[in-house]
Amino acid sequence: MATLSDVAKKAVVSKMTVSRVINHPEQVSDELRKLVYNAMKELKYVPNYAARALVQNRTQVVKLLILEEMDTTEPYYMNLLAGIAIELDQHHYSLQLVTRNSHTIGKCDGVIVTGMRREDFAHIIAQLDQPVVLFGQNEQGYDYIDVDNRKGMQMATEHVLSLGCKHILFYGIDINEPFMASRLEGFKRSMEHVHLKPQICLMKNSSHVAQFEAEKILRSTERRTVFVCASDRLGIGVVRAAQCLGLNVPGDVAVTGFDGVFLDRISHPQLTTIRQPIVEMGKALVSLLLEKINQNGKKVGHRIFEPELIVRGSTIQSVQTLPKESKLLGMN
Amino acid sequence: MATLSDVAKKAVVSKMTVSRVINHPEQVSDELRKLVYNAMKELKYVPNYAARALVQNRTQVVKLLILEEMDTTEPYYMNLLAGIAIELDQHHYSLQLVTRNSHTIGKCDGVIVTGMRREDFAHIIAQLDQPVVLFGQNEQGYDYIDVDNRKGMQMATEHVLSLGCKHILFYGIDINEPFMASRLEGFKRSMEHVHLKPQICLMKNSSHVAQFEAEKILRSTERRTVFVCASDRLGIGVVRAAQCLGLNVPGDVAVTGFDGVFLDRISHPQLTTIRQPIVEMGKALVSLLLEKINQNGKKVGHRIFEPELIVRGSTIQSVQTLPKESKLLGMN
DNA sequence: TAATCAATTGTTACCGATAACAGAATAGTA
DNA sequence: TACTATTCTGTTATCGGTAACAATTGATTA
Repeated sequence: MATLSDVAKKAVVSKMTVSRVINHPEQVSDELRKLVYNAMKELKYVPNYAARALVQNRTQVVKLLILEEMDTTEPYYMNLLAGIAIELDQHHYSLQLVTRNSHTIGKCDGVIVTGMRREDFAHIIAQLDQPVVLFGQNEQGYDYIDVDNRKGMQMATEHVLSLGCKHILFYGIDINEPFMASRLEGFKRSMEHVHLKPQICLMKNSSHVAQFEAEKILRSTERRTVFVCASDRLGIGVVRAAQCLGLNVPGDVAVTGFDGVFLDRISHPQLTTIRQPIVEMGKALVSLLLEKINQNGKKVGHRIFEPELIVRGSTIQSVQTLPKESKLLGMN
Repeated sequence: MATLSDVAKKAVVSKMTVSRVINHPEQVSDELRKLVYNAMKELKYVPNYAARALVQNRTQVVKLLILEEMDTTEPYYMNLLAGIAIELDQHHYSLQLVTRNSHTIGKCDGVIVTGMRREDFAHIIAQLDQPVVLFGQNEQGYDYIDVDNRKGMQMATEHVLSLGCKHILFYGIDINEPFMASRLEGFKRSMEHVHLKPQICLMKNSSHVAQFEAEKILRSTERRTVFVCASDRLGIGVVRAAQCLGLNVPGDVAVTGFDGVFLDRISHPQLTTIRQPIVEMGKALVSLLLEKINQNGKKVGHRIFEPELIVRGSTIQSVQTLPKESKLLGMN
């Protein structure tokens, strides 16, 4: 309710001084600054974002440009969305979801892009004239947020190696994108480190395909087999394959996934997986973008998140399998 | 880029006339109205929402007050969130997620409430001084959006009856809330209609609990048993119970769920379920709230959505079980 | 015919903030 | 001492809209 003018009156200074205390505090003397701070506190001053947006020619809108088909039921995206929404809200920005077709509609202060493929850089991303931050590493020099995919996959591989497994297969996704290359590289490094030959199989990211592929393999071998998968979706398919053939998980077949967003806990037994802190990454996307907006689009670099190994029943028998409920954090 | 003044100049009228054409077109003569429309089209005029918010003393913020623990991995909520976000965006509103603890922080133009329990009405909802719309039917006279729970459960029950099943159990959630009462009533009605005695079991909404309960039942009977469940989560547990006991689904045991948001498709075989159009309901919540805001909080009533029966492998053998990908709609 | 009225359009002030400029006070320098 | 810099604070104009009021016009009525 209280405005700049109210605060100014209370502190017996001009509006401009109050505005300076907020935006350029170093330009105001200690004495007045304290007076103003006290007045703001007493009046519970909250700035009017519409007024600020108006005078600064801002829209207070950030677009989330989703370049791949997004299934609303895909928990991965929904978590990202939650993180972005929470953080944007803190700064009184609103979120506009746009796609390949709709992304030119309406004005905004900045854009977050996700699901981009190689060919999108020239056609779409380079054409944007607002500050941009990408979700996912890229070789084109754009600022981005990502998880350390290579490290994550090394953690998974080293985990199964530490269990004494020898017959290890990598199930990856057959697309030529950096995230997949990093995961594959992580697997290869860890295998080469112990002088094992990496065996790799790439396929569509579908539990059904993974199930089909895994059944073929499992029918033709007697040995204990480990599947290191590049997604939880593939992991779930492998678990089903084992169960259909009457094999024990994790006794006869061990499986690891990647992502750690919902799917891992749906599987029975639950999947050992590499968790990405998606909600946090969503928030970081916003922080990075807002920083960039405030610096007129200057380069702000990137931020890589640490993945986390979560060990569950698909690799170790005794592990507790009741889901640890993870609540929506950072909402107050 | 073009402003009201630009349009006014082009049409050779005053700013006020342009503003009227937008907000009160009936007050402007046909002739000028056409002139203004043309000018707007030529200049591709888009109103500045910050300026409007400023002069109308609006925040352009809507709060989503979530009164139950919300797991970010819960697809149900995420879909609701997506629907709300998409629709709010269309009207240049921003979304603020708040909880029991944080809901008083910051101003807003209206509130959407979800996950409320009986005791919340007096303590929290009645205290809000902005327009409010609830997600879920209620007996306190608040405007709301919901799905027809009774009808949905009747559809599920009649489906299994039509398959010739006789031994039918209802697995519900043990909370005393209207949505649960409606689902239970739907089951009872359909059973009484064919003169079968309804058998009801209430429990925590957990797949593990459902699995445990169902195993007990299944061990003690030889007959083909049908479980009509009040949630997909319970349904998944029942399917697992059957599989653990080596029983065939849907041959020995048939199962139906409720919600139709992701979980139904994760199960193997996939669950026959009652789909709620969650994304659409999220959009409707926003439409209803904005209508209410524009009418100074006047009562706007409620809207009930039709549920949809989706038949899958958990009740019928031959049904195709590959997931039909449902894309995020309304993003054109 | 003059007064009244309704319909339409324009003028002015203001919403709450900030940038640009102007002015005052203090410090430093010739 | 007088003059220039520097630091700090205030004044004015403005962002893009809308409400309230004023003005103009032609029609209606006493």
